[in-house]
Amino acid sequence: MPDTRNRPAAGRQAAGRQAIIDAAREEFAARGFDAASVRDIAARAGVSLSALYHYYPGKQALLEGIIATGLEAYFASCTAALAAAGEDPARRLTALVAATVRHRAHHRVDSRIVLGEARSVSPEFRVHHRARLREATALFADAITAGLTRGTFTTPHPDDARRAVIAMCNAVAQWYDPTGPTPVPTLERHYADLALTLVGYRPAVPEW
Amino acid sequence: MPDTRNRPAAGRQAAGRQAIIDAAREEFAARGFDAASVRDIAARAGVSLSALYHYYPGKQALLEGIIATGLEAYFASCTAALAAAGEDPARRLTALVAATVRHRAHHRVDSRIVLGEARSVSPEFRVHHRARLREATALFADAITAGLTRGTFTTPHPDDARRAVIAMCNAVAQWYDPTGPTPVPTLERHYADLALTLVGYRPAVPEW
DNA sequence: ACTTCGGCAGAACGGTCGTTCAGCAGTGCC
DNA sequence: GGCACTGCTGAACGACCGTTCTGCCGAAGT
Repeated sequence: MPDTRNRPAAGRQAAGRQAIIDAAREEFAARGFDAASVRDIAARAGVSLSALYHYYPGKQALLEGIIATGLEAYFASCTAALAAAGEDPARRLTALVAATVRHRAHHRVDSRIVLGEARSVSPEFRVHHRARLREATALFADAITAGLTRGTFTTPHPDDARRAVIAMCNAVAQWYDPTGPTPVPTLERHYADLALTLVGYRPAVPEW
Repeated sequence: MPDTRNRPAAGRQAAGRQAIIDAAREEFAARGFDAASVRDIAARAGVSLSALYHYYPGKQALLEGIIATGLEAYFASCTAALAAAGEDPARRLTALVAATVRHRAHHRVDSRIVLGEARSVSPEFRVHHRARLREATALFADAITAGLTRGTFTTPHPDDARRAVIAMCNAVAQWYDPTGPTPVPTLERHYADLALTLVGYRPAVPEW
């Protein structure tokens, strides 16, 4: 273990803080919020129990910080993908699906916490969390509605199609194995194809 | 509270046992296995803590009993639906999707436990549980493979399509509201349509 | 009437949990 | 050199957990 006593204080703190957050992520994702213990988190981070409480106010604050950070990172991915997608609804839906699949595959641990441990947050945080999730579904809903309006999406069940698209993308966090045969970009294309199929995509024919 | 002292002993026991199982279901689904307490389960069932331990060996046995029962009920639905579906792959996939959606919508509490609390079971039980889940995915995989062989399913990504179908069906347990506007049979038809769309269903044309 | 016995209550046990607290090294300032 | 101060440690606290144990209460057998 390197001697960190003479490093700048901010650096020491930042390293400790990050190690604790990473350890909490692993423990929450592996055992679930309630089964994870603060002592195990501190041990995994290589700091003492008191040090953890020196940096963070408590267990629930760790969870809420992880969820908030993960959710904002996901939103940033989505809005960036949408900004690069232009106005065509098919391209926008493709961008959303690709961004979601990529995020779920690359941040599996965070995704499992954000999607699976939300019931353990405080009531005030839950309001915020639920509102942000509604915004995320609205991104998909808007793209699908635009496609229906333009006539390039033909599904008779847009609400069910939207839920199906979101469910299949989120499920990637449950099963994807980064050591497996399928690289993430391939997965993004497959899921974009499946999503367009689900909404009944028929490319516009110029004139008839 | 009615006086149950003179009922047949078997009836008393059965009522108590069932009340405990139902209470455990609600508590596990609402708070998660680790956050649920045996005292709360007993209180919700209207029995004493000692009575619970008189009927069941412990908390984990309650969970495993609930999971095993729920999983077998789901399998029974699937095999019954398949038996009535005949040999056509599209009908078989439709039957599987309808049975799954129906089960997830009607047994939301059990489904949430089976799908979400499996990490809390004993290692020996987990082996059995995982094997049964693999059998369930195999039912879907077989139907899809048969459709591809016959040429009526045209998806280029059958594995991803299978995972998408299962994910969207299972998600029903998360969001379905029995007091909402959509009755379950309607949902079954919608999801069957979506599933056939996902696998690229093209009805066979007799000759060309 | 007396014994026997199964079915449960109530209390208790050992353990772990999240959280707090008093105090001690090491650092920088006067 | 003395001193305040920051950053952290080890120990402790109170609460609650899953589980067990002792014993009573009512019914059945004789």
